[in-house]
Order: sequence, then C-alpha cells, then structure tokens
Amino acid sequence: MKQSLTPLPSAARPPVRVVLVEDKPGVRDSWVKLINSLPGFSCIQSCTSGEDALRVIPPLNPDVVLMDIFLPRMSGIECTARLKLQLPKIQILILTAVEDDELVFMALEAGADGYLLKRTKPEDLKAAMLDVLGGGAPMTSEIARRVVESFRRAARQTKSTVHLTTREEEVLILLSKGYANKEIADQLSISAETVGSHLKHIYEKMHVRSRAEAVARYMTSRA
Amino acid sequence: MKQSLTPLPSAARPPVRVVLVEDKPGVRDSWVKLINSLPGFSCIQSCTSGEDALRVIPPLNPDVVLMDIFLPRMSGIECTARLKLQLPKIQILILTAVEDDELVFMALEAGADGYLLKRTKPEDLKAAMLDVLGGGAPMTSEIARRVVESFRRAARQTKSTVHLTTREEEVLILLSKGYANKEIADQLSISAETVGSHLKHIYEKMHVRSRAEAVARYMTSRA
DNA sequence: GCCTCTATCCCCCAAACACGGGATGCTCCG
DNA sequence: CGGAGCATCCCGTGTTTGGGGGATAGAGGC
Repeated sequence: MKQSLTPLPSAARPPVRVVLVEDKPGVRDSWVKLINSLPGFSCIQSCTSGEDALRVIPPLNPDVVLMDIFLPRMSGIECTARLKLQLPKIQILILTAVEDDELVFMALEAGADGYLLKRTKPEDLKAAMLDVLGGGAPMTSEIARRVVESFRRAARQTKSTVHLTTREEEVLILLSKGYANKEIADQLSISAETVGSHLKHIYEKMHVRSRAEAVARYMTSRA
Repeated sequence: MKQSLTPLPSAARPPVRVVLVEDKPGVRDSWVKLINSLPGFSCIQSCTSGEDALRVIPPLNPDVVLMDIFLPRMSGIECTARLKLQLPKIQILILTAVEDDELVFMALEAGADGYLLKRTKPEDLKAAMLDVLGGGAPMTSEIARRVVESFRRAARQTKSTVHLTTREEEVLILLSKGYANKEIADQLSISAETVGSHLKHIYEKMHVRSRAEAVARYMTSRA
C-alpha cells in the first residue's frame, strides 16, 4: 500500500497522540516503547482491555488507536465498532499477529481504518500511522489483495446467473416480489400449473429447493 | 500502430516485461521512456487501443500491463476484463489521471490488480509494479480507503428498517437461505411451532404475506 | 407489584406448495 | 425430416405454509 503526502513530523508541531490497546503486559510495554521511540509520536495511554479502552479513549480523543484483536471478554473488533460509534473520526489501526481473512474483514466492517501485522517493521508502523492520518487505509500487500479480491467476488456474484428462459425469468421476478403461484399465473395469463412447472425448472437450474431460496439467490445474484 | 523497443541490457535476472496501453502518442512515449528508465524494467511493447492490446498482449504474455482507462471504442476496463479472461495470471495496473470511485470499482471488478494515478512518482510506479508482482494490490492511499469503505458499506447494513428482535432476525436470516421451518427450528434448537410463531410476527412487522416476500424485502433492505 | 416485551410452545385447518409423473404444440436448426 | 428446446397444460400425493386461536415464563421498566 502506497502512501502519498505525509507532513513531516517536526519538533515544531505537537506529536501524534497514540493510544495502545493490548492486554498482554510484555507486548504492551514493548509497543509503548516502540511508539515513543518514533519521532513525532507519543503513546499517551495504554489500555489492557476493551472496556478500559471504551472508558479512557473518548475523553482523551487521541489521533490514532492501535488495537489488538484478541482481548479478553470484548474483542478488539467489538471495541473498534463501539469506539467508532462514539468517535467516528478516530483512526483505528488493527495490529495483530494473526492474518485471518475473516478477522480482517470483520475488523474493516467494524470500522477499522487499517490492518497491520505485528511483525511490521517500526518504520512501516510509523508510515502506516501517518498514512491513516492522511486518509489512507494502510494494510499489507497481501491483505490489500484479499480485500480487493473479496470486493471483486462480491461484485462478480452479481453477474453469475444460470441461463433461464425468458418465461422462467419472468416467473422468478414475480416470485421475488412475493407473489403466489396463482397470482403469478394471473399476471402472466397462464395457468397456475404452468407456473408450477416453470418453478420446477427454475429450481432445477438454480439448485434450490424452495421459492424462498430461489428468491434469495436471485436477489444476491443481481444486487 | 505499435512500436517495439529493445529490452534493456539486464544484469543477472531478466527485466520485468511491461506492456503499456495508452492511446495518446505523447503520453505513451513519455511513459515508455519512463518505464525503460527504471532499472530492471523493460517496456517491450506499447498498444494504442484496446483491440490492439487484445491482439498483441496474449502472445507476448508480459509480466505487467499498464492500462489507461480512457481508450477509444473499447475502454481500458473492458480491455482489462477480456485480457484477464485469456490470461488470468497477468498483472494489470490501471494508470489514469482520473480518480473516480465508479471507475476504480469497475476496474477492480473487471480484474485490475492495482489502480495508480498518472501523477505517481517514478519510484512509486516501480514500487507498485514490484508490489503487484509480489501479490499486492497497489493503489494510492485515498483509493485504498475508498475501496475499504465501499467494502464496508456493502458488508454492513444488516440493519433493517423495521425493528425485529434478535430471534426474529435470526429466523429471517435462515429463511433467506431457503431453509424450511423445521430446518430453521433444528438450527436454532427450538420447535418448528416457535419458528412459525416468529414468522407470524415477522410477517406482521414487515407487512408481508409469504416467506418469499419477506426474503425479497430483507434482501433489498440491505442491498 | 403490574405491565410490556420477548421467547417459547401448542392446536387446528384450509390453502399453497414441491415434485413425481406425463402430454401437446410450436419454432428453430442442421 | 427429426430432434432439441421452450411454453403450455394436467394429475396426484404428501408436505409445508399461513393465519387464527391461545398459554407460560423470564427480564426489565415504572
């Protein structure tokens, strides 16, 4: 992920105020040290739990929150979602050792602004924090690729359609409006049995067993 | 019309073979020069149109394609989609002056692997090409952010307009997967009658008369 | 304590549906 | 011409559903 403009943190301007959320004491301490060692950055607080974070972060209103995912009781994802509710403009970077697609997506959905791996090098962490402050969405190349692919998948299923005849498609459209067979029959001026027949074929082609499933499929495959 | 360029005399490993697709001669020439000036990269061909690209790129099978979006007749997006059909593994970077959300998304859906702005600095272009070859999805910070936001928008919005209880929503979700009452009952470990009961309430709240209609409503209300 | 909301379970019955068989035309294509 | 594909109709059987009518029990607000 590239970053563009990045105002150099000079001694003149106040440091970027960072809060860390991480439950393991050892890890927390070393991250605090690392952050404070970055010129222009100051770790003004560290939280040991999601509850703690929700309590102390809003009044502090820091520039960036570095959030671990695995926290006791409330996950970092949950915590992210809640923080974003209160402070929509706060920048939250997920910082975790685990690179799991589901977690990444859940975190992004929850409102995380970036997703970094803990093995990220100090200079990359710094770059990522500047990036996120500049409106970027920093993440590793692999994660970016997966997000894009997921994005693509979501968009593509949109088009994957089985070949239905025009009549079948008409029936399916009316089906998806919630009409009963008889109503569909009336609207198409055919008999209810014929509608049933078309339905049978539609079910076969779409590999579904009920009108509800057919509707669901039809709707997602063209959202 | 196209122009062939001699590959750079390389060091140990062969240079990255790049093909440029760009219709404007002036822009094209300067990009060719730029690419060839990057150590380890060679612009082995440049195409002036999508049709041209579809003809010459498959046999060449380059490492990276740099694609302009605005091409006469066939857009760079269309061209990207077709190239990806033939050469799924080819890496295509969209390189354009215009930073339009719709275009970005269309390009990514079409299979583009990255999206760069023309004002990208030479070293960033180089980094992006290496990134994409390494499995990344290079794009500018702002674009990454928008992709993530779009991703978020698409994924979120599980909330419906009507207030359903959590149980009701669970039932509705399973309903929209096409399950029968009994199956839903099994999955929720409740009785089929209870499912029917929830369904009745859902129908009342959503003002529908059938599961198909409920599913249709549910799906559209979160598109 | 009372009341509302929620979730759970139950009964009944007419109507709708799923799904297995067909059958008849009609058109298009090789 | 023969066949494939489509749309239309029919029948029969067993299952599912929608829409009535309740009842009970817990949680939470007032």
